[in-house]
Amino acid sequence: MHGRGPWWREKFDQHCVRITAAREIVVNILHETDEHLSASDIYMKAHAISPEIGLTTIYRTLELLEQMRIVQKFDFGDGQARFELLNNPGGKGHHHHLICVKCKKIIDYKDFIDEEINCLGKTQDFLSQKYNFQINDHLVSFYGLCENCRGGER
Amino acid sequence: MHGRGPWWREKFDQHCVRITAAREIVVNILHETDEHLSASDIYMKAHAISPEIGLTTIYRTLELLEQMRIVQKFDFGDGQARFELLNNPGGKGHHHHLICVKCKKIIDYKDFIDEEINCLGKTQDFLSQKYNFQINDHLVSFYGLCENCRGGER
DNA sequence: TTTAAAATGAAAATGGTTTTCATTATTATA
DNA sequence: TATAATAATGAAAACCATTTTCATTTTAAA
Repeated sequence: MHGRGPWWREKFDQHCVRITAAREIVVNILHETDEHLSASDIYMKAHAISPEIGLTTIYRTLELLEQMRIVQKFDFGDGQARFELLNNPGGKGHHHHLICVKCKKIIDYKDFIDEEINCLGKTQDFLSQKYNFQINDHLVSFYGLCENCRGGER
Repeated sequence: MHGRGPWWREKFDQHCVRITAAREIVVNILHETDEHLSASDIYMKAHAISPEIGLTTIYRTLELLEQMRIVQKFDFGDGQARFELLNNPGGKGHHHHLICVKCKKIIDYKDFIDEEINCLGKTQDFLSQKYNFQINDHLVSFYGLCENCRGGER
């Protein structure tokens, strides 16, 4: 967006949070993947880069990033939290989810998102006023059965 | 909706799942609340009605209800799953969420929902076709800071 | 009834996540 | 620079929501 340094640096500044090697590595890992990584997924990737990083730090970093709204934490129902970099709604990487309740497959979709964003934007304006909320982002997920799981339900 | 018995009975039939006292109690507890109950919340309420019901059964029942799409499981980030009866999108009880990322307060809103549902409906049609998905329901949540938590972020 | 399948409770195990605590690194200040 | 104050870290232990095990009971079917 701006010239100097990655976009998330200014969020660190705003929150008076130090930019450390470990934190940089975690953000980069999330930046480079399009998967929904769990804490231990991230730990393993980080460990490959810098073996002295502990799992505890991964958890702590993720919690921090979540609080700063740099990262969104998800529960897709498989027993461990998963994390995604949080892009601006309307921004390039922003997407919504299509989740199969049977096999837990997740499709990230961006189709049709313009109309959705437009409509959600109006909703957001309405809600922020009515409830005096500062809304930063949103989450939209559709649940159902994927191609493979249809016809043999339960 | 129909005359004979609660609406969820036919879902049990469809899935060949027995209607037991414990299961009936759990559904009723969820039906009578407008809160987001955790498994142990439900356990305590159930226990007050029928003390022999075990926590294990509560968990098992909730999982079953989730699979049958009678109940939606949520992770609001406080370390335990929370459960809501799943009403038809567009139906009376259907709502979306407004979540404060700081104090974790959750507002269930129904305002503006007609426009949203309308737009989401179009999206849903588009997605089911494109990805050959049978979409049953959806989840919409806005994240931000509530009235009280603004101005003192982090 | 009788039998097979499903549901249940109590206790134990699991495993993702958090805490604790001693150590190290970073920033601010003199 | 030194130096002090604060923040970040790793390893191990603790935590605690959720699952599994297993013996028993309940339910539906024949």
